[in-house]
Amino acid sequence: MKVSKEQAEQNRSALLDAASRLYRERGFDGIGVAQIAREAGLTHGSLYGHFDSKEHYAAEACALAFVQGLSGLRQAEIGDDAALGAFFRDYLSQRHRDDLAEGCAVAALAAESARKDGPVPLTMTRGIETFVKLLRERMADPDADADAAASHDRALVTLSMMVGGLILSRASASVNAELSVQVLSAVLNTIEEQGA
Amino acid sequence: MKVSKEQAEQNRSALLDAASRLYRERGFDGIGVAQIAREAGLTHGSLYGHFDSKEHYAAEACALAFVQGLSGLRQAEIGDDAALGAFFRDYLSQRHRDDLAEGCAVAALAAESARKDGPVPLTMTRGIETFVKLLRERMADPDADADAAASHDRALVTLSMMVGGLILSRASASVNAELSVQVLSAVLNTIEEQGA
DNA sequence: TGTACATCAGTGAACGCGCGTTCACTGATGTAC
DNA sequence: TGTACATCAGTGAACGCGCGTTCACTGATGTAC
Repeated sequence: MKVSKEQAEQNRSALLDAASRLYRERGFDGIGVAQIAREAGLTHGSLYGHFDSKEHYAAEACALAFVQGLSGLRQAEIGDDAALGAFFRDYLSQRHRDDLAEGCAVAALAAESARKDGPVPLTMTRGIETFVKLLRERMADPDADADAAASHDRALVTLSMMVGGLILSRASASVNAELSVQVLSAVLNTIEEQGA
Repeated sequence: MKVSKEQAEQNRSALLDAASRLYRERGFDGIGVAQIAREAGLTHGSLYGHFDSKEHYAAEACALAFVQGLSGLRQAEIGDDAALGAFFRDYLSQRHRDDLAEGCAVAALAAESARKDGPVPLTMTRGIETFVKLLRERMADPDADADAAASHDRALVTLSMMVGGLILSRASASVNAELSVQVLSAVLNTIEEQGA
């Protein structure tokens, strides 16, 4: 049955929110659209009124994950090293390691996205670009003479460490708990030392 | 029909070799056992004479990927910085970025493995442990007083950068080619500088 | 060495299942009068 | 403001397809004599 325009918009948001969480938690190939729609309180048929295809749906869900995942970093004022440090500490925490559904879309989905065609890799790349830009703006440059390329590279390396460290920590968590936490703290210490 | 024992062993190897390459290229959920068996020149039914399940098959394929992917590093003598440097340069090359099938199993499969139960996460973790051990042994310690924990952490951070950098590079390759190569070179430069 | 036959690696049809997508239908919304 | 009805968001059955796994069967291997 028809619903009000506001209700339809709410349903669309609920579909995106469920997809954003479930794709991060299970992977793009780890859950079907019917199950996601059910989680959002709707049926799978309604999806195709809002989105062209699973790929377009997944891309929008991915974009939403970036908006949510980067809001903390975006709200940290440039120069506010305490806020930046808190962001790094949370990113490299066991809480984040164990909370795929609410976690970083890059760590959860970039490897899978790299194998895809269509709208998902575009959204993923735009998210990575934004992540790099926000980091670069907020990471104090230890060498005032450093040129633009150097500060860009520093942000790229920092993001690489964060994403790689989180993935290694997650991959080893169920088998070697000690290694899993060592990766997180080793990366965090390295970032905090270079930032000081 | 029955085949000779040597032929059966060859077939088993062919099945593992095809799975090792195809799972890295497409992901564990990106290709089915029937297609892998066909690639190996056999039918899917024959798989279950060699392996208990898809998961056990995937885990053995993953182990093979580690043996192949780490042979270069293992053959680098401890203290041979030129060989270690060559390993890093190849790992962070566009060749490796574009060659998923023959590339690092961690970068290709660790994120997916982290979401699984069963034998795959165990094999993945053992592979990561071996990778860290080989790196740690071969990375010259710049501070002779550094304790064991510090050198372990250095290896963990280096591996995190490598894996994260490769994943970011692959994820952005089709959309932002410049960013894709910048990540690789930024990570490589950082590793080479810290090693010097 | 030659023959008879038990073994067993590999084949391919069949299974139940979940996938993404389509579409005729339903019925509340919201507009036209 | 009240009524008639066109619109259209959502439903759920149905589609073809590929998945992992099983199993009766095939026929070459390799052993027993």
